[in-house]
Amino acid sequence: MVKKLSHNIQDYLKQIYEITNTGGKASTSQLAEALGISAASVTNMIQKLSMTQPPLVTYTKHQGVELTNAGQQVALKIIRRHRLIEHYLVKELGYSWDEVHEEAEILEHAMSPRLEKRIDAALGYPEFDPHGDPIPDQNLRMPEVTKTSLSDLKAGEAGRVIRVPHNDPRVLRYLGKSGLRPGASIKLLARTPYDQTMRVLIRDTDEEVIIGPVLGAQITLAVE
Amino acid sequence: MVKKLSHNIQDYLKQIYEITNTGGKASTSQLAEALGISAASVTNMIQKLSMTQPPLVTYTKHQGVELTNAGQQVALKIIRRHRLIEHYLVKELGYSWDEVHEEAEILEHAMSPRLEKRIDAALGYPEFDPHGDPIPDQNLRMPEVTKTSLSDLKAGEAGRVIRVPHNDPRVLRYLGKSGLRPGASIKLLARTPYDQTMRVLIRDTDEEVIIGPVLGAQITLAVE
DNA sequence: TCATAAATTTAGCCGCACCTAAATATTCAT
DNA sequence: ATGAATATTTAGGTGCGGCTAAATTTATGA
Ligand SMILES: [Mn+2]
Ligand SMILES: [Mn+2]
Ligand SMILES: [Mn+2]
Ligand SMILES: [Mn+2]
Repeated sequence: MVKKLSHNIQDYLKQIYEITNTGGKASTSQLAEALGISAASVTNMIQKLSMTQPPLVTYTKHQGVELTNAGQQVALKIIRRHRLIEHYLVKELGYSWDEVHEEAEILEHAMSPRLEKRIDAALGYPEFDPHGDPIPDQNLRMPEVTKTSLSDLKAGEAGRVIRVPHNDPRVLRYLGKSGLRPGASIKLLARTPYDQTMRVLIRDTDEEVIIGPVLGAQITLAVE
Repeated sequence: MVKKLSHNIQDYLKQIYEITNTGGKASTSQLAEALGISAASVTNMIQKLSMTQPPLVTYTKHQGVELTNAGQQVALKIIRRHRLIEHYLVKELGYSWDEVHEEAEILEHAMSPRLEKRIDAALGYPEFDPHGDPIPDQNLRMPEVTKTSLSDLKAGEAGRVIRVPHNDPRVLRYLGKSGLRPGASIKLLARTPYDQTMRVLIRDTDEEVIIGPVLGAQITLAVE
């Protein structure tokens, strides 16, 4: 259906997926920022992506881009590989959860369908990666995910952590130290009045951790 | 010492290593043939490689190329990764020995030093890959290898297989079917007078296999 | 509303790694 | 030893994916 796409194009499509997943379209500057390249380069590339056969994105000048179905299939395939790799590195090769994102960012482009299948099987067809992000299945269907975030909680309420943001290793080490990881039972102890900084208790470790509002919005959980 | 080198350059250096490993210099046309590209492209690239700082190859017009020390270090690092990957895929992910070369050809360029270390450790610091090729150690030193080939044997002589050629999956499936793999005890039953085709007995499986002279020269063994 | 600021696109450029065709150097066979 | 065959290099060109600077469009706010 779609011919072999470059490394770079795969990252563009994945990034467009991530941005449009929470909100309408992806803007030129959002993509430039996320990919670490100039806005002009992004414009150039999205014009190309909108003119492939079939088109991978829909694009109107100055209005940002969205993935077409074809583009979304590509993005989901790469995301699937990324998350399977992260899971495998943690489970089978003793990586810690803050090391795997960077590694997967490269390996995702070098993974054959055969390796994808073998790793998936070796892991027992997992539904979530080490950060709690859902892994699309063989047919690229995403498991359902919760939308409640830590920032939605009121003081005194409790929940079970579903996922944490995965990009910044320092954040992951900070969270990991106190035991705040997917599966952990937590309780929101207090929230400061002005800047909404939160004090969170992790039940299993009996540790407390301070979470700012930006980070808090990226931690999702099931309310208990 | 040497800045980050592209995939393509890594493959050039690896290929120059393979060619010069058995014989003097690598010619433009040998490289073009091995890499599946035009001779003109090869000339262009080796000129570039001879002008890096430090130079990766030594080159005189019309005389072919050799690796410098710097170039050899790069080649050995990629070969190490290639062979570790092959070993890992066979041992940990259930690959057969005819599937791994193609896979490793890609993954070798996507492997971080960290992943290299983890896989090396997980395998117990192996000295040979599934085809019997030596794996350079962390300091890029090659284990010693035998130079005797099946073609050197006289009819009636016996030996233990050390390595087989790894590039062609069909050859590997052919050899594997009869049990001719590294470690196997074999005996050269007969050699046809004109074209030197060999009939070889594999002791463990009690199977016979026919090996032509070109393939025979690429199978190395320890004489018993 | 309308001037300025911000975002986006266009224009023109670069290095990489490939290509074909033509020129030149080397090797081989008579 | 020399002309033909073969190998290699040069010349000129392509697509990819970046870049900066300039032009243009859209958004903002006084
Ligand atoms: Mn990537
Ligand atoms: Mn993740
Ligand atoms: Mn390769
Ligand atoms: Mn091998």
